[in-house]
Amino acid sequence: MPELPEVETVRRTLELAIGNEEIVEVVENYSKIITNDIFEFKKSIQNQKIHRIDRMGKYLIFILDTHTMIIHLRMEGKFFIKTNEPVLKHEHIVFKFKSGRELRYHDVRKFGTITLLPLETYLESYPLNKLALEPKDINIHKFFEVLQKKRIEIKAVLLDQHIVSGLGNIYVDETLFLSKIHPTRLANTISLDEAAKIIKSAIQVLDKATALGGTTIRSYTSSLGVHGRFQNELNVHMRKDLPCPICQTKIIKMKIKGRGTYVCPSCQD
DNA sequence: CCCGTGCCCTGGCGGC
DNA sequence: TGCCGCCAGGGCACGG
Repeated sequence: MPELPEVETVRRTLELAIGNEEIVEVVENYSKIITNDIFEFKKSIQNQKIHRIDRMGKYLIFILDTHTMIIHLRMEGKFFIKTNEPVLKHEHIVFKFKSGRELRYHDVRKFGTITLLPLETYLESYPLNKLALEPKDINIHKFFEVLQKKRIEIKAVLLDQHIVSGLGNIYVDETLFLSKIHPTRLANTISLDEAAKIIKSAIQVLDKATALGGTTIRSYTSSLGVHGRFQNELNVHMRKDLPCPICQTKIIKMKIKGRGTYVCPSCQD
């Protein structure tokens, strides 16, 4: 489940690998990934050069000549670069370059999305126009004001990309552990100091994970040969029944908003 | 507006 | 060994 650190790792790798490539053709084997009309998409993207790859929250943004391609990997989306190899079952979209190389979008669950938007308006268009700032850019006082109006669990708030972007299930669990706050605490009971602690912890977790190339939990394949190393640094996530690194209490697993959630019942309250 | 639920998908796994 | 049914979850549509 790529979150900010994994998406940033993919962004860096892709920019080095395919910056300056020119797209000559797109072949779709499962067109629902592309949210535009497929005919319009193919027409607009033809002969566009990849100038730069940006990222906002969990979205990758390919900067082309006149358009941008906004990509969300959702649960299992990943990219591979290949030349003259048979197309595999889950390689749904193939971008063919002038050089002969191909960028292939691979996604077993088919949850990912690719959207082409004009360069002039993409920031003001859906989906980026709805996206909140990342933890490093969040204003604590504004964040605290939002929390005070929310009568839902703090974990649900941190997963909401319209409130703060970049965090997903893994890094919310880790952020709340560092903050010593229980994920079921209602948002409107969080104090200003605690709100500040949450943002500070989120920045710390995301920075460290990004430096380590993200987290690789499902290791059967990795995008572009990138293996993250943050899984070795996880304090609570995926550690049910293992001892808390601070107090040795057994980590418990619970469900919040349908998400598997890991908590130290002693450190977090 | 606010919040909860169901849906999209398929491989992997537990149970028998 | 094989098959069935359920689980994983980010973000959105929908409904109360």
